[in-house]
Amino acid sequence: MSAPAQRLPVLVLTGPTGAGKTDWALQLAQTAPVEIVSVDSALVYRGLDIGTAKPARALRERIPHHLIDICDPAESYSAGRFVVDALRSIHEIHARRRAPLLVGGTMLYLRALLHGLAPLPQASPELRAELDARAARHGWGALHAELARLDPQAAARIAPGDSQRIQRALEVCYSAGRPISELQRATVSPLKGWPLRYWSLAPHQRGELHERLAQRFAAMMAAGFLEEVRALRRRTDLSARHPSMRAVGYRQLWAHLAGEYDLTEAVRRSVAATRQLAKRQLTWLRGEPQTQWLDPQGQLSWIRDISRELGTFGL
RNA sequence: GGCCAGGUAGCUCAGUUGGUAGAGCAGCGGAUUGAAAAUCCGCGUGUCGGUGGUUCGAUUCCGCCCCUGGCCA
Repeated sequence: MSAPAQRLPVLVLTGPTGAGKTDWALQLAQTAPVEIVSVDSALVYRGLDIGTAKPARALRERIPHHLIDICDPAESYSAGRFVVDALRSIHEIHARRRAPLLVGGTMLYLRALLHGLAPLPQASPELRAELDARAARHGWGALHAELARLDPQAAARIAPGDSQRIQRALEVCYSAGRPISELQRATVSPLKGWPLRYWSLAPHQRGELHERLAQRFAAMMAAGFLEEVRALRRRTDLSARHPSMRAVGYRQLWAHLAGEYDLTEAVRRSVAATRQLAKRQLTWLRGEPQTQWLDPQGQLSWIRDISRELGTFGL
């Protein structure tokens, strides 16, 4: 396979939930030769529409979107699948002589794509079930101690209470026969050498974002979010343990419908969970030296700059 | 108007037999390699309603006042 004469650019627009990424991306897509690639662990699920603020179907028919509605909520999507899917979308878009615009706030996915993912074994439902059973009997502390024997480096990095990472590290040890800390050293970026433009959009004041998040959740409720969750609960193959049903808002409304607390409480918890998500996204972004911060007022000049730059690539 | 119960962190509350106070939630900071909108780690942010008294010392005891809820008029 011969390398292309000129590598086409990859554009990234990220930021905390509710910052306005989708709106900016759509504005750009009206005028520039770009296609949107969603970087979002919840938008991948079919049937999760209102609570994920998923762009409307009619809009997606006008402006190409990728990696939305590609997974059934009873399945588990993953960072590994995302990297494969996103790379395929990027190549297809480049083949159409257009620029992929990666839009979304799932920072692990973005990092996996930009910095690479080690060649680790996939998740094994059987192993995880076995580890869950052992944790229920002996506690995660015992499994953390076992990890300390098999992979001292990983155990030193993982907190004894971090059940999810203890489980994953042990899973990798068992199925690869080698410690996860060793395998992770072989990480390479699949986009190494590609022209990349990486922007982050966030309001200057945290309070401003919090206000928008509360308003947005109220709008979701008015738009029938509870009905959407009620419909998902009717499915016998879905439970509160499915990753799709642990998404912000879905988890809390599910618990409310299961009788755990009243609707007012569910809304309060949902909005708080959204704020906490936004905070974690900002924490992640603060550690990204390559990203360029966007002023919430600067949409027009951003669009102008990108259009001009795409022109230099002949797009 | 009388009686009773309250007034302590942003919220819900605990507590101090008198030595200026601590939980949960919220919030803030951080970690993050196939569940990531997940999972985890760290941090208490306070005129203890006001005012006067007793006391070496009052958020705690006493008086008065204010506010909230309940009962009785």
